[in-house]
Amino acid sequence: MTDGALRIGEVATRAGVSCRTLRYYEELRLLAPSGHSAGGARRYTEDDLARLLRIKELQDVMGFDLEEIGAILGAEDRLAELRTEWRGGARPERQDEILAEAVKINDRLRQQVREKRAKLDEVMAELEAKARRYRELAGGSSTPG
Amino acid sequence: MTDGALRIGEVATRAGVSCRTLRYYEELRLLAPSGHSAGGARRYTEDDLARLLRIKELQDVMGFDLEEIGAILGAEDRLAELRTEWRGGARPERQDEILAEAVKINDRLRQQVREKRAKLDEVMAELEAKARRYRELAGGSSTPG
DNA sequence: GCTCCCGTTGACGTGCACGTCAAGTTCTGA
DNA sequence: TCAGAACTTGACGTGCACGTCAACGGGAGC
Repeated sequence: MTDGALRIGEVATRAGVSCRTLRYYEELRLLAPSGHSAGGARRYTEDDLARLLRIKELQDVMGFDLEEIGAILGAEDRLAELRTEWRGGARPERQDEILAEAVKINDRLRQQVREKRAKLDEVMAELEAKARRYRELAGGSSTPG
Repeated sequence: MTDGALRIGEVATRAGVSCRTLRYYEELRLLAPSGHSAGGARRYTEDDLARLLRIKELQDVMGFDLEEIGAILGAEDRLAELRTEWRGGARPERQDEILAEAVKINDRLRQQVREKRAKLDEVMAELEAKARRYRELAGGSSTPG
């Protein structure tokens, strides 16, 4: 376990967000610090930072709102939690259920990424068509089409 | 020229937005109706609808805000306007300037699309890695990695 | 001409994702 | 030990992209 004991300011800076954002995410139960100092200051780990970067990724790249992101991370958290108690060998039918939920969300996400990629390719095609027309214009200025 | 004389309600429905959105875009000088009825009601063309769909594309797929979108469309508009007066053969050095601006914006946009694509591929790779681990879990439940 | 839906402007409201300020506490280097 | 930076909670403010309501005007079918 990477246990750097990072302070909120450092995490914020390294992720390119504000401290307010970190406190807001905690309020929304999206990202809680792994610990606290004696006086009550938040202490984050590298794993916490990675989770924050993951949130930003889902937000910026996929355009999800924080509620959707919470649902995604929540399913993964439940699965991770389950794996901890896996060794305890408790409730096998509930295990299937939680794994199935994670798989379902994963499938849906990959589908959404594929769709987004397709749309992105469309936009790219439009841009390249425009670029060709611009090159035409720059070349001969007398053939309007 | 496709000149369907569409009313605001039909344009909104076909684009999957509200009438309020159309009026808001007009307020922001993003999309003006091509004409009006005698009484002052907005009348759109198929080209206007296409522009609206383009705005939505840039918004949803690229995540641009309306100001950025305005800048992008603005440059293209200036170029289109220029092409109209091209035949008039006025101000050749200003022509180069405007074309250069459009090319520059086009280049930057394509670069942003490429970057977005790369990030999207990263997200996809993460999701596929998770999917593999899920399949492992579903297969043998005794080998924690 | 009457109806009724669709449209108009203007103004205020809303949800999200934070920003910002206040007043106090804690942590860290000299 | 003490200055000053960084942190805490709490509350209110903000910008964007619209939603919504009120009061009124236009226009297409009967």
